[in-house]
Amino acid sequence: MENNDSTVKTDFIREIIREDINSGRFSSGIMTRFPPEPNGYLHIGHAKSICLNFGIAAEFGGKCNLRFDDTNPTKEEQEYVDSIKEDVRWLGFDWEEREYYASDYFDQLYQYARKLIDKGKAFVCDLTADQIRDFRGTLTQPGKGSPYRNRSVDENLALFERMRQGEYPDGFRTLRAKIDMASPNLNLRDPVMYRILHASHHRTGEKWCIYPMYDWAHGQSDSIEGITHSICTLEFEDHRPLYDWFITELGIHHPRQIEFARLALTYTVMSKRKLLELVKRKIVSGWDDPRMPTISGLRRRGFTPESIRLFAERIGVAKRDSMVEISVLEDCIRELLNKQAPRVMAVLRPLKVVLVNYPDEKTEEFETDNNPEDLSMGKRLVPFSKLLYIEREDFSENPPKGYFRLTPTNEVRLKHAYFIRLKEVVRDGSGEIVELHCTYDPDTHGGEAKDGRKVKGTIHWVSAAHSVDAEVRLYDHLFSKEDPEDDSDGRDFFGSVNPDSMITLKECKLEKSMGQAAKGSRFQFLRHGYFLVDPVDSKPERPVFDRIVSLKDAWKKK
RNA sequence: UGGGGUGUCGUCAAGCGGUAAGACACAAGCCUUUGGAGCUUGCAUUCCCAGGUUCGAAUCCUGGCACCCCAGCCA
Repeated sequence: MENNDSTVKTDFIREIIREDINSGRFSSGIMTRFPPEPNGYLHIGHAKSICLNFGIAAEFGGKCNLRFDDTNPTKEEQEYVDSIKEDVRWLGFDWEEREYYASDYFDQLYQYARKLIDKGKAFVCDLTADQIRDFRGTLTQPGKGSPYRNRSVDENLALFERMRQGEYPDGFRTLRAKIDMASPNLNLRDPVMYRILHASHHRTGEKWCIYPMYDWAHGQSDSIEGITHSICTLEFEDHRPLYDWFITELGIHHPRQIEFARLALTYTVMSKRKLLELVKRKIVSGWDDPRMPTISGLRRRGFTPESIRLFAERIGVAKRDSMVEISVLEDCIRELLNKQAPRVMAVLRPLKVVLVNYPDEKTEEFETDNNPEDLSMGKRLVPFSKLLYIEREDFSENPPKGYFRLTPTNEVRLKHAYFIRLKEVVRDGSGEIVELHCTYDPDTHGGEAKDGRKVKGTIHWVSAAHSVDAEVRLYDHLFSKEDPEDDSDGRDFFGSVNPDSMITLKECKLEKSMGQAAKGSRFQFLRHGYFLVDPVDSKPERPVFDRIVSLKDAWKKK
């Protein structure tokens, strides 16, 4: 990824790296890595990490690897590695040929483990999982050493080999590091390095029945890859002493680990477990549901890679726990699309308008800029006729104060076209308004009055004869609470799913050209927001649009 | 009550002993053929609290307080 940002970023991680470069701490160039576990789809929190790791590598002339931490075959799947690769690439980053897997290092890790056994720093333990927990002690009390802690090197080597050969059932024995059962840091109380798991691995198949724990695999994987800066989240801060211990005992390359706070966003959840739950319970249509905070969901919603990168830049990186307001993300995509998206008129909740004094068969066309923010995007002609649709919300019989759209007394401008005035409200038997009869003023052609009179409101419209029917999906926050994980009000996060997070409008009237709009392209529907031509469901005869984000609305706020 | 972290505007976040950046949000006004966009202005006399050092402290020291993480053969 090219770094075309002229301002130098000064977050604490980059500061540390600058110091390391200046002090010559690492002789070769900067190496980072993005190390996901392929057990779910990537979300916007991962995007923060991806932008950080790949961004730093690019800024400092280094490289960033993509490495899958695939040490638990019971949870990992090829589907996830495929989605992760797609998402990282879509975000605009390139790991070139450096696609690695912790499982690439299983043989090396096995040899490293033998080395620790040789040094008397690791042992095979026969305790059950429950017993290990009991022996571990508590936060305030030291643990007790395993009775198997002092087996001989030869016995350990033999037993470890037999574990590998598959002689024992799942969980029968473990390999543990021999460190300090009295350490105040629980991670140092003889942590498990290997467990027996007779499970097929998505890459190594049946080759192994013992699998390294993350804590045993991660640091060594970074070391093997020559990573200089292992950037990870806060919860690994007190694992660092353990990683340091392994590396030191092994005498291998020592990366510098730096921890930062993971991302939390209002009105959504970020844990993979909860996201999976939403998918399983069919509360959303899948990992890529447009309301999901996953990269694939945001993509499906219509966010651009650029908008996600801009977001990552704006929120910064630090160590304090934080919750970023979703409005920051929304503003990023708005800011970008304001400059990029062609404008078009779309009536979402149509109300028929007949211009009683307009000639029956007449049609005329008005010229308009495709994007007033970027005139190079050209102009187009919008057809106009006697029978139109306007937004139901743009007419009010008993308007609240400050309302300056169409009312029995307010004259309004049909954007680009004419001023109109209400003549008659037509209702059906039940009293429901079915259409409006209005008059237009021929002396306001183009939307400008010859006598210079002004009008407060300008509304959008679509000529009935020149429209295309469309389906429009209005998306909103998935949850109705800022922090859905906060259940102090008695509602758990399933209970706070926003029932209006997706509203489907099936009788929308759009400018006819929208029937030909390319799937995946983005438009601004005037006065509504930014919309994506649905990449899956849209068809020329029946276009489908997804709302990416609404426009700011100073009136609705009142 | 063990260990590891963190506390600066409503929300993020700069600040690194010389007198509180920026962004989002919010508010007011201007402008407007999108109540959009744009523009202008306002928005922490104060940095968790209390002491101390210093000519000078958000920054250094001491002591509190609050919040987050850790007792998976998950990552």
